[in-house]
Amino acid sequence: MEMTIGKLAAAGQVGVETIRYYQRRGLLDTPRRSTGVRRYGDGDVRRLLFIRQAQTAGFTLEEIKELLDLDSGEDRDRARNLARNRIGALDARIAALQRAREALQRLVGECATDKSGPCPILASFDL
Amino acid sequence: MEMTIGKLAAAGQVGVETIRYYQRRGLLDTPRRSTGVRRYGDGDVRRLLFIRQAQTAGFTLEEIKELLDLDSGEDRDRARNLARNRIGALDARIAALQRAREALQRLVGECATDKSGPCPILASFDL
DNA sequence: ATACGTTCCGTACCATGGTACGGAGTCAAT
DNA sequence: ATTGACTCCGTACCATGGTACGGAACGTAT
Repeated sequence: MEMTIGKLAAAGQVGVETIRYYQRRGLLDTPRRSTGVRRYGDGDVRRLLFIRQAQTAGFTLEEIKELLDLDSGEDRDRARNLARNRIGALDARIAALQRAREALQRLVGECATDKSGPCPILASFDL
Repeated sequence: MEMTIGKLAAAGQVGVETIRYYQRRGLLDTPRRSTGVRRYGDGDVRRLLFIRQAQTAGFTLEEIKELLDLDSGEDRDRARNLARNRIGALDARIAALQRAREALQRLVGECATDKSGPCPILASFDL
């Protein structure tokens, strides 16, 4: 399916400016144009969705660029290593978020409506 | 334990400039001084450590400021609501990270050394 | 009392990840 | 063929969370 930048942006739930920004950063390519307006296809949508996914995995745009370059390359070791490092970082991050969640849960408990005075916010984070 | 800004920074594993930045942002207070150099105490260390903890929970400095203000206030409802909202956001974030982790795990599997050609990086993120 | 390390303070700069602006060109529908 | 929406492109600006700089004052060990 051929589309203009606006459709691509809509398909990826981002703004047009974001697409252009990714192009400047080298994450998406800027199709050559015969006519005056560039056309995008499904491959671009897939790349764009990948970028958003990878962002939620905590990759920086720079790292995502590397992954994209790797995707079309042959360096399996490099790809696996990047992935494994990310998994490690992700595990650490998930654990940290879970600890924080527990602290907040504790806070909610200790800050019940029936008690009075201030809530022990700082205290509930003392781990 | 009385300390100068340098010790406080060391205790919180941050740079001196970061402390000053937090003071400018209203997250830490700037003690009045009788002499020429300000002195900090255990309370400041606790606040500082809380800030770092809360940051890993995904609170912005602005939200952390609010939590700190709430800590010494009486608005239990507000405190509980902030905490509960954060728990919700945290759950969503944790789930997203877990999905990303699975994608990466899949990638590592599909990008084993014994195969050849490029790794299906984009494909492994297709959810 | 002098030297060395800190602190103080304002202001400037940085990276990341965008978002906004504005004038000119293009395209599709009426 | 004109209108209205969208695209193009460069450049500027934004928020967040800091980091750096530099000269003056301070404070502590010798």
